[in-house]
Amino acid sequence: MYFNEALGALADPTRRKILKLLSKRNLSAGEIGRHFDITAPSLSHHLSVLLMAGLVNQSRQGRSLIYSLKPGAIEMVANKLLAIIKEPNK
Amino acid sequence: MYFNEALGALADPTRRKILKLLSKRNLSAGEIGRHFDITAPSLSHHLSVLLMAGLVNQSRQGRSLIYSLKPGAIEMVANKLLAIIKEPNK
DNA sequence: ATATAATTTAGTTAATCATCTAAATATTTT
DNA sequence: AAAATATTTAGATGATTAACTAAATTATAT
Repeated sequence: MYFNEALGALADPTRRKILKLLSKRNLSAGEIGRHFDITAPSLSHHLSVLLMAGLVNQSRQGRSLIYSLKPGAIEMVANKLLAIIKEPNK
Repeated sequence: MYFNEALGALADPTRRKILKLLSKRNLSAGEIGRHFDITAPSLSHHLSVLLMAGLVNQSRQGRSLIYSLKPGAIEMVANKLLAIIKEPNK
């Protein structure tokens, strides 16, 4: 999980909705796309941002790319956020 | 606290450092500025982003503007982040 | 090996963002 | 009320971002 990139990724409602969808079950890019009114390339971009931030994992299954939440990643973002103001220093 | 704006505000290292400074004590814009190598207008912009996001409060004291953490705001961001993946729906 | 399906990459465009300089506003001091 | 101090607002610029269309890639099915 890359903190800075993760926060940038999370600062977009579309990407947060993708994460919520993935919290219920793993989904292919195409399945995710059906929940949005954007083109496939735009969705692919968002998935790439989430991937680069270390918030999701990708795996291939036939011709589909399956996306899943990276376990503990969002929890870690939340914790590091709290650490900013709670820890003595760093 | 405006969730979307707050995440955008937090996605910047300078602004996170400002929040960390404010977690130790309330500071004027000028005092904050001494910790960074940016111009006063740039700092003012960052403070405005934090203010608009509902993460900090502003109050005047003489000719200084004192900034302080908005109590509970960052905790609320962290909680809403966790809620994305933990709550049944919404 | 060719066609189809799923998805990404390439390249463009419009919008947003961080930064700067210069000017304006608010407050205190002389 | 004029000067000095603290900070913001205005306006410009270069960089990043989200979206699109068109083309390329990867894998299955005929």
